[in-house]
Amino acid sequence: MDDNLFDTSCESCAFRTHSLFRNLEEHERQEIMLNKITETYKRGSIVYLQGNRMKGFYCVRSGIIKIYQTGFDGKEQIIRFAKVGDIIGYRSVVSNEPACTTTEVIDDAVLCHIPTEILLNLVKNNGNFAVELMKLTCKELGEANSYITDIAQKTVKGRLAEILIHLDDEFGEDVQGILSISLTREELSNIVGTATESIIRLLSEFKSRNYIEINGRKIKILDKPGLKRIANI
Amino acid sequence: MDDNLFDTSCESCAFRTHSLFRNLEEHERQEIMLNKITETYKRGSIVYLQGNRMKGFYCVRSGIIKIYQTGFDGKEQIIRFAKVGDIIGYRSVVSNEPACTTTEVIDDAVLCHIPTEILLNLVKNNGNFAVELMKLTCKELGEANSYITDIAQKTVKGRLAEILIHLDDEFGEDVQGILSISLTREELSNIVGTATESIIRLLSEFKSRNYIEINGRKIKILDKPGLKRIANI
DNA sequence: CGGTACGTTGAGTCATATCAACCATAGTGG
DNA sequence: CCACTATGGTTGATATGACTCAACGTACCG
Repeated sequence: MDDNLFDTSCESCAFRTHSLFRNLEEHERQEIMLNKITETYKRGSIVYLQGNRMKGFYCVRSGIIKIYQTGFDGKEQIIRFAKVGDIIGYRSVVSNEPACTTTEVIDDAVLCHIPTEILLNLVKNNGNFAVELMKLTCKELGEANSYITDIAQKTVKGRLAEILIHLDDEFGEDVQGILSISLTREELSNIVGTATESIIRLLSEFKSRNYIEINGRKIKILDKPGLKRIANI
Repeated sequence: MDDNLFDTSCESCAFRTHSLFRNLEEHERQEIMLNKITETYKRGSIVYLQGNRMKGFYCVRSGIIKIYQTGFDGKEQIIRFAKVGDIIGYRSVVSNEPACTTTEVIDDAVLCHIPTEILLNLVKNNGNFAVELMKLTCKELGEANSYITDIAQKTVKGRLAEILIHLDDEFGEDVQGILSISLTREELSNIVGTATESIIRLLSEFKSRNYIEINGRKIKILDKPGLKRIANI
């Protein structure tokens, strides 16, 4: 039996990679391991829906998740992505509100579900954990604030350039230099906050100016500094 | 001597109004009161600048503060406001990053400065405080996320209508029904994320349709449901 | 083989930005 | 006290970025 494939221990995952879990006491680690539920999700599955009451949060063991809000006319706005090591759903758990986002798997994923009570107990009883979780939340808040400014002030072209840079930084490239995250045109438009057609036109403009190379959903960044110039960063 | 005027005790302020400080131990309260510095700020003063290293956070005793980011071309984007009972600057303290916003007084204010160490100690040592602060941050994060969706999906007209509703809910009205917060057209445009001229035109459109009444900076909402319809809420 | 989801392109329209001129007000310095 | 300047507000004309609508191509899938 392949150890890696069936090893769902947190030791080989979150406890090692995430600063959040580094300072846990032994009994706290035990508690998490005993109470977590690990599940596999196929591309397209919904982990939770906007409006749902959460019974816990999720820790991403592998895969990629998109987190979005649905606007009044049904259009989705992607807020962020989560990948290995990230945690999702904790906001609603902490504030004890219904989920303000929907969470959908875009690359087959394995998630661990950890019950509400454990999270709240950790925040209450482990100061270092509380500080780390606060840091994480504050970082997200800072990013959200910056994105508000971007979306309010930059053109669609600038935002698309910026998003491409972000995706490259966050998810990296494969051996051929192609962005590791693969998104539909519509998904791109739901990040940037524009129409699908606009994304298509801008992508082909970027291509014709040799900023990028495209082949279906495969995008390769050729001129990162050029894109940064367009994005004003 | 008027007790109220010179009473800078937290007992009559944050300890009473803010759930964050409700569950503090007596020695924690003492520590805050002994180490805080209370200062008066005139309209227009800057409390801290984007990029500053923070030595603590501020608790708003009175007045109104605007919190904004400066975009690459110098245009400001107002992220939120703070008023009595709110705390500001804690994000940067917790994440130990330079301030990602500038904070400017728009209604004469009294602020209490509380050093970094005290905040971090409270998070570490008082579980209830940690949970409350997490809740606060998560609430802000949820609001930021919603604002991203709004700004990405709604028209300028819809956003302006929504902002007017928000300002009314958050700051209330005076006896004549006039919004208690008074903003320049430019400030309104820096919330909505648009040009000043657009705000002017839309305000007079709202006026001509009897949604609002305007007299310089004084705005009175006449038809809240109507505005909500425009804002899609 | 037809269906469904995704991608592309073109044409027309509209919301919003930009530019420019002008007015009102208040504060400043000589 | 007045001219001077800065700031905020308003309006009109014009430009344009981005959306919408519509048609069509492409690819995969049962």
